[in-house]
Amino acid sequence: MDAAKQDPPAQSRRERLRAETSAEIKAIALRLMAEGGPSAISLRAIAREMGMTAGAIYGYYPTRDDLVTTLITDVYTSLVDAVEAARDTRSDPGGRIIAWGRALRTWALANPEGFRLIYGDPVPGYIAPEGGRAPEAEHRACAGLTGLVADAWPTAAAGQTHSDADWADFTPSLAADARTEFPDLPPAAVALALRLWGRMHGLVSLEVYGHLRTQSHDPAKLYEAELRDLVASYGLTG
Amino acid sequence: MDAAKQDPPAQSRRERLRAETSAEIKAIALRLMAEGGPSAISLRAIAREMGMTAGAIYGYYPTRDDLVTTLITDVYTSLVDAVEAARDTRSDPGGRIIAWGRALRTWALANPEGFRLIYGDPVPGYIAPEGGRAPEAEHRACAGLTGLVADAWPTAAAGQTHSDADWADFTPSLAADARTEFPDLPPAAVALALRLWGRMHGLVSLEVYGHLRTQSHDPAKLYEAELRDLVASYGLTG
DNA sequence: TGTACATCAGTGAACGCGCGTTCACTGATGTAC
DNA sequence: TGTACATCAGTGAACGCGCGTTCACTGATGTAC
Repeated sequence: MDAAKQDPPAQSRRERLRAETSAEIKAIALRLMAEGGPSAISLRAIAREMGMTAGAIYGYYPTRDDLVTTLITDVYTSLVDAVEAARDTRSDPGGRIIAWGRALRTWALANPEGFRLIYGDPVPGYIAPEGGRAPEAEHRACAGLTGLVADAWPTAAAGQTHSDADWADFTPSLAADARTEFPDLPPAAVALALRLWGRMHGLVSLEVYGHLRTQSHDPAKLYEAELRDLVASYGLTG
Repeated sequence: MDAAKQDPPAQSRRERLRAETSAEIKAIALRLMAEGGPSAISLRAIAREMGMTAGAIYGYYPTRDDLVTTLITDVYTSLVDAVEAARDTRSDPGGRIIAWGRALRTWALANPEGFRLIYGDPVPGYIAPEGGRAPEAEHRACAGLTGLVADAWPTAAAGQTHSDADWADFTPSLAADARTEFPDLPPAAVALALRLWGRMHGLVSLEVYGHLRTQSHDPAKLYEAELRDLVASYGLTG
């Protein structure tokens, strides 16, 4: 999302220009998507916007789908960065959960098309590549939530509600990661983390897709009540 | 979604054929969408599938967007019918809420592309018409949920959680409808109905869009726990 | 500092594609006498 | 039952569009001597 990164201390003029152009392509793709939805991402439109020829894009991305893959990864990373930064402004477990959730909504409303790109229909015709890095970011988000629940777990009153949760319910990688990072955490806590994710995602996605607009004037109030309630009802105050 | 309806007792041969073709167009459009996503809905593809000329479709729908609008309305109606039918198999308020929620997920998994059509990105290039009837169906769904909460409200323990809800928070039409149909219901109950909607929608849409698949092997269990918890924690047992 | 060569970013024209939509038409189905 | 006319569902060809992608090329930027 940001300007080009510069890993090596010295970078030739050509390398710098290349990186800049590459970043500009992404930036314009994101802007086009913000204006016209994911289906507005087309190499020709990007090139037009940049005053370039469509063919020139192929010097930077081998194919349209590669560009989209890069965008998805970037956008997801930006989301995860945002919620984690918000989380870290607090130190009490309950407050960290609320800050995380609040940042999710704030980010989504600020980047509605980014949210659609990640959680909604993929760009028409787009096929996710095998080695895509989006699942990685998604995993990072879930792991973050699990961590939040783990911190709050000592005081959680939700144990019995999930007494039937089992490690086998989860993807091997999720289960393995959770058990490595939080050896004492029961599977019920991971299940709760996924459910928290669902609760936050539900209201946010209804709002982003405009389904709340026809019902409520104050989705923020609704969401805040949900967050408060979510922490309180499970006793996730740490 | 079903075969052609026949309102007048007598219908000429021509009228019958017309209705059948019109229904076939919709059916094929839905199938194409189920196979290739919303962006696969194209008049040319439908015509190809029917062994017709693309132009012939214009004898039935004035424009592609009109067809899509019809589809959205149909699909939404089918969803609302499904959840209401499920709800009515039970008589206890808590059971009715759970049946409603369960049917939402069942329908969504059986009609994932329908779910995407309603709740996800609109078909690329589609612009919803002014007089569209989709908001109507959505309103019917919300009103149904509010009714469920109203039935269970007497025993609800959630009053204080929503003590700050206000009639002004809602769309005038939603507020007016709720107050007419349930004169004694506080605004907090309507807010709770919307939040229940969000909770159900969250897990279902994560699952439909494949975001749960990378985390959990048993989304049904997760969802059932959520439903149970949702009724129990608010004391919505009627 | 100056020349000769290599690199490489971007051009512009072309390809084949599928799309929504229009329109003059054909030919079968229905209606009136 | 038979003929003359009206209706109207569907044809087929055409329109202009934007798309992803390829490719031989030009001309500026960088490098080696």
